[in-house]
Amino acid sequence: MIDKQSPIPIYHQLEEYIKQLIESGILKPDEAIPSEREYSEQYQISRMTVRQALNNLVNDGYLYRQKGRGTFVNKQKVEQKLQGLTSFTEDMKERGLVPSSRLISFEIIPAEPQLARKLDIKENTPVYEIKRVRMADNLPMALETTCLPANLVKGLTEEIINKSLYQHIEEKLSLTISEATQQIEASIAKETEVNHLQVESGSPVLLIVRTSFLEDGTPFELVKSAYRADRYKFVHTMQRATK
Amino acid sequence: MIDKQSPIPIYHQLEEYIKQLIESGILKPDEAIPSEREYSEQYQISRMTVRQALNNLVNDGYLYRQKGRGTFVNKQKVEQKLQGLTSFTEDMKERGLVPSSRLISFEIIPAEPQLARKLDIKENTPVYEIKRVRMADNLPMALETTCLPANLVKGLTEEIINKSLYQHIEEKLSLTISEATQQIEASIAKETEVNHLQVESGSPVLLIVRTSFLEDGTPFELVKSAYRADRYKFVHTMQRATK
DNA sequence: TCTTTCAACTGGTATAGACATCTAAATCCA
DNA sequence: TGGATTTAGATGTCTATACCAGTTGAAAGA
Repeated sequence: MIDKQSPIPIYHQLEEYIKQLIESGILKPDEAIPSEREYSEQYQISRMTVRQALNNLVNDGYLYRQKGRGTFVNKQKVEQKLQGLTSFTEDMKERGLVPSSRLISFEIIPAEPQLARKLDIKENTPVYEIKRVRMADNLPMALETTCLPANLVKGLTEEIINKSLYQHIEEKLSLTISEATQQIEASIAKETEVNHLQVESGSPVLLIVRTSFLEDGTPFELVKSAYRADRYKFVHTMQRATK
Repeated sequence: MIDKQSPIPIYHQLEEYIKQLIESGILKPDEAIPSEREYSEQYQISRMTVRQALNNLVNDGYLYRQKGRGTFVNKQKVEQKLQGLTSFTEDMKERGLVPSSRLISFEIIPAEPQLARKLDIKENTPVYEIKRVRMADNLPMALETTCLPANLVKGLTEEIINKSLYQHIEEKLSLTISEATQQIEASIAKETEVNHLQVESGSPVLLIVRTSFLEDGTPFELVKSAYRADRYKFVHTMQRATK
C-alpha cells in the first residue's frame, strides 16, 4: 500500500489511497476514517506525514475534521465537474443523456457593434457564426448560436463542427479556455425558437449567454443558447470565499 | 509582529501579517517574499510553522511557490466576489439597487417529505418557513421562500428577519455557510407570483432554488426564489479546473 | 438512579533537525 | 570566450517528539 522506497512522496501515496476508498464507496459519507495516529502506526510513518495527506484531502473537499472527534468522509461532490466549464456535450453526458446536434447555418459574417464589443474586436471583423439545434436523446433541447473571431480559429469547416469543436480548439489549435462569464435569464420563446425547439408559443425558455476567455484574457467566443425550460435545469455550485 | 504568548496560533499571525502586506500593495504581484528560513530566523519560529502559514496562503491563492526559487505573490483575484455566496441584499447592492423586503408569512411548519430530504432531516421535523417579497428600488423583484431547520436556528423572530437574517446566523449563532448549490430554471409565473410580483399572467420568471451547507456538510437552508424575468439577470463567472 | 469526574481518545499547534531536489549564480577550465 | 562544474540557497519531504484543547464514555461518587 505504502512504499517508502518509491520516488512518489509517502503523503501522496496515502492521499491517493484514501481518495480511492472514498470514490469507490468503501468509505461512506460521514463515516470516520482511522485516526492520524492509527495511520501513523499502521504504516510506520510520522503523524505529520499523515497530516499532510489528510490536509490535502480536506482542502480538496474529500474529508472534514472535527476536533476531538475525528476525521470524516465528505459527501461526494457531484458538482465538482459542473464548477468547471462544460460544453453542451459534456453537460448532457453528465446528465446521462445522449447529445447530438443539427446544424442550421454556418457562415462567416462581419461582427455587429454589440458582438464586436463583447468579443473585444473591431466592428465588421469577420466572425464565424454557427447555429445549431442541440438535442438530448434525440429531443430538441436548445437553440444555440456560437460566434468566434475568424482570425483566432482559421479554417473551420462543417466537418470539424460536427465532430467536436472544442477538441479541435484544444488539440489542434492548442488554445485553452480558462474562464467564462454566463448571464442567465428567463424569457418566452421567440418564433424561431418555437419552431426549432418544437414548443408551443408562449412557452418559457432559459437563455444562457456565455463569453469564454483564453488564459491571457482575450475573449474567445460568445455562445447564446435558448433552452427548453421544461427539459433543462441549470445546476451550479458555489463555494464561499474563505475571506 | 509575532507574539508567541498570544492564544492566536503563530502560523495564523504570520498568515494575517503577510496577507495584509499583499492586500495593502506593499508586496506586489510576482514579487518574491522572504524565504522560509528567513522568516524562521527573524521571528525565532520553526520553519514548519512558517510553512503552515505559507501553505494556507498558497491554498487561498495569495501566493505561489516555485521549487528552488522561492515563494511569490499572486495576482489579486477579481472574481472572488461573484464566486462567493451572495444573499439577495448583497446581490442588489452590487447592482447599485436599494434592497428591501415585505414579509408575507413567517411560521414554523413540519417538514414535508421533499423538503425533509433536501435538508437531510426527518419528516415533520419543525422548520421555519419565511415568505418574503424582495424588492429593489421599491419595485417587486422576487418572491422568496426560505426554509431553515428550527433546531439549527432557535429563537428566530420577525425582528431578526427584518434586520438581517444572515448577520444573525454568522455573528450570533456563529455558523458559517461554506457552500451552496443552485438550480436555475425558467417558468411561467404562477398565480401567487403574478399577484406578489405584479406581473401579467403568462410572464416568464427565473426560478432559483438554493441549498446552503455548513462547513461540515450539514444542509442549512433551502431558498426558493421566483424572479421577474424582465428585471433580473443571473450573472456568474466560472474558472476552468486547473488540471 | 443520577451526576460528576476523569482517563483515553481525537485533531491542533509547534519544535528541531535531516536529507532531497531544484535553481541560479559563481567559479573553473579548456 | 564559452561551456561544464561547483555551490549556496530555495522549496519539498519526512521524522520524532511534545504539549494543548475538545469529545466521549466509563468509572466513581452522591
